Order: sequence, then structure tokens, then C-alpha cells
Amino acid sequence: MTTDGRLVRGDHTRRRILSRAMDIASLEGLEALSIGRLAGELKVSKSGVFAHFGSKEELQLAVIRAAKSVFASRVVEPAFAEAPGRRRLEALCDGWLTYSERRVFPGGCFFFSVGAEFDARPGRVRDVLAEARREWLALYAQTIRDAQQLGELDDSVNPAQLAFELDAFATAANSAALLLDDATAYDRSRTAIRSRLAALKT
Amino acid sequence: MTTDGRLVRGDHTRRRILSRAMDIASLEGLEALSIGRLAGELKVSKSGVFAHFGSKEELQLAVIRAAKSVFASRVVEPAFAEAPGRRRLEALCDGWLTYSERRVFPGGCFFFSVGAEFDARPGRVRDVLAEARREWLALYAQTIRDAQQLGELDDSVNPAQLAFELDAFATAANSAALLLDDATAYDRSRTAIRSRLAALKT
DNA sequence: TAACTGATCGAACGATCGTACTAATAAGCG
DNA sequence: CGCTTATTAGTACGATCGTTCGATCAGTTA
Repeated sequence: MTTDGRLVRGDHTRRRILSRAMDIASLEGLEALSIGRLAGELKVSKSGVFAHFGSKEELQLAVIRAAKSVFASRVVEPAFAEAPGRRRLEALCDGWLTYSERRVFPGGCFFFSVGAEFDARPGRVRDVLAEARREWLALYAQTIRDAQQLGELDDSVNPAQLAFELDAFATAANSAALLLDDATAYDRSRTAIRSRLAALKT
Repeated sequence: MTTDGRLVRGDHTRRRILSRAMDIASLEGLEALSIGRLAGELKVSKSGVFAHFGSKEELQLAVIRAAKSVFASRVVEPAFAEAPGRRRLEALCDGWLTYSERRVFPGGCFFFSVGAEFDARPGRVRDVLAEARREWLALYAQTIRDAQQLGELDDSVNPAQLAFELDAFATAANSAALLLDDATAYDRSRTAIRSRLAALKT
């Protein structure tokens, strides 16, 4: 148990930094995250921000960890409150779309934005982002497999293939909603997902 | 007719700059494009690069125009060599995937990368990128409409909806291939597109 | 109270950014 | 050859970047 006032204060500052940093990163990317800018916006000294992370790369990695935690609580956990199988699969799809639509991060899905930013830059940041995406697709695939074993989804479909397609529909909605200011893209995405899954009823 | 040696020389330099700039932008984004960096890599002076565009934003806009031209010659024009209708639609899908897979730009699809970078930053760059995406989706939709009028595609499908889905499959392949180093994503994408279109035979 | 620890600050560093100037260079043209 | 025009070079500016270092302030512990 931690009641040391100094640690509590530091933890509070750290959370403030990471919260603002997630917003900036989702809007403008992890490279646009500058320590001086964070310090200015949060009314803290540059070295105060820096001391929490030790380097810009460590800051970026900490921001990604924080975003994973937000994503888990807003998308993954609600889906796991549903029964395994088709119900949970639908909750994953719809939970993701709602997470993008409601702008949990102001720049849309955090991992879409920074994933595209780092997908061609070698380094630890890219590795962590790739791993996060792999975990997400694996979660989709496992949920599909569960639904198949429960007899709720046609056995003939390849789980990785269906995971790819569902994720494609969702991220395309995110992209269109942001770049094109086209909120109807979420409807299109839900239509596509619903009709793809309807074809796989058993 | 232009045979003025000075203009020819300037045009050549400008092309060299834009070519390198497109590669950098596809890999690291339009903001990572710095005038000093371009000058260093191309062995010209900073002011030499600057003089061609007048500002960084104008450089970014010129790079986008150049990328549109590359995209048109590699994807759109080959598809228009095919007969209108289903043939042309399939050429658009496959041409796009091949364009991404062959790394016409080293960072994958130029417009995917910079679109994600600017989708939440107001300004002229975003406006131009949004317009380019709209044109691309409109081209898809028109090609679908043509196929319907030729009796090659089920009339019941909404062209904008199908365009959304086909584009979703393609961009998802680009994203997975880059971030996950997963070249099989192109196969998954082709499978998804083929089976989606097969369901719409008349 | 004294000693210690952790969080934060302030100032400075070298580097790079976009941009603004004024030469220098090269090509066309009389 | 001179005169004009277009492209490049050179230099300097203020701003911001990530990082380093020593000082300062707040809270714990003996």
C-alpha cells in the first residue's frame, strides 16, 4: 500500500501527463508529442515531464501502455461481460465501433493513428504496436473459434480470415469518419458486419 | 514547347525532390519531411529546395499532387484499359492491392499513410487528402454502377456500400502487411474481395 | 529537529526546424 | 560581348527539439 504523499503526487502528475499525451498522440501522432509542448499545456516544467520517463521513446512507450489500458476497459472488458460465442463476437465489433464513434480518444482509434504512423519505422515503438494489433486480431479469432465450437457459427469459415474482414470493416469506418467527416461510415460498417455474420448462421 | 535549359534543369531538380519526398512521406509522414533533410540527401542547398516551393505546406501539397499522379498511372489507368463493368471493378481492386504489395511507395499506400497522419488536423493538406479519398471512393462506386447497368452485378447492392467494403478489405491488407510484416494479408484481402463479389453474380 | 528521499524546477547545451535575405552561377538573347 | 532571367548557394534569424545538470521544495523517517 502506498500512502507516501510524494509518490502519490508523482503518480498524479504522471497520469495527467499520460492523459494529455494520449489525446495529442491520437490527434497528431506520437512524434508530434513533444516534451516541451506537454510541459507548456500542463503548466509543468520541461524537466518535470522529462524526469517521469527518462527519454522521449520511453514516454511514447508509456503512452501506448496507457492507451492499451483504456482500450481494454472500454472495448475488451465489456465484451467479456457477454457470454462467449456469437454474442461476445458481436459485442467486440460493436464495442470497437462505439469506442471509435464516441471519440474515447479525440483523434479516433489510438492504435489506428499511431499504427499507421510507425508501421514503416523500425524500433521498439513499432514492435509494441505490432504486438498489440496481433493480440487484438488473436482475440477476434479466438472468439470466433468459441462461437464455432458452440455451434453458433458456421465451421467452414477460417477464424483468422473472418477476423481480418471484421477488423477491416471497423477500421475503415474509423478512417472515413475522421478524414471525410462522414459519420454514416459507422452505419455502413455495422451493415457490412451484420450481413457478413448473418451469412454464417448455423 | 520548353527547351530553355534553365527551366529544364529546374524541372529536373524539382522532380528529384518530389520523388525523394514521396518516399519519405510514405515511410514517415508528411511532417517528417524536412527541407533540410531533403537538401542533405539530395546534395543540394536548403535554400535550393526551399525556392522550389516557397513554404513547407506548399511542398507537402506538391508531394500529394505528385503522389496522385503516380497512383493514377499505376492503378487507375490500368483499370481503365479494361472494359467497364465487372472486369474494370476487379482490375481496380487487384490493381490497388498490387500497387500496395509491390511497394510503389516504400511505405505502402501513400494515401493510407498520410491520410491517417492528417485525418484530425485541420488545414489545406487534410482537405486535399480528403478530396482525393472521396474521388477514389466515387470511382469505385461509379464502376459498380456501370457493372449493374451492364447486368453483371446484382442491382440490389448499394454502390457506396460495396465501395466501402472493397476499400476496407484493401486498406486492411496494406495495414497488416506493413505493421505486422504479414504478406499473407494480401491473400486474405483477395479472398475476401473475390467471395464478396461472387455473391453478387447475376 | 536532522537527515534523507522523491518530485519538480530553471538554466543551459547542441542540433535542427522553417524562413528571410543577399550573393553567385548558368543559360537565353541582343 | 553585355543584359536579363532562372536556378542554386550561403548565411543568418528566432524558435523548438531532446537531453543534462545542479538547485529547490515537499514529505517521510529516525
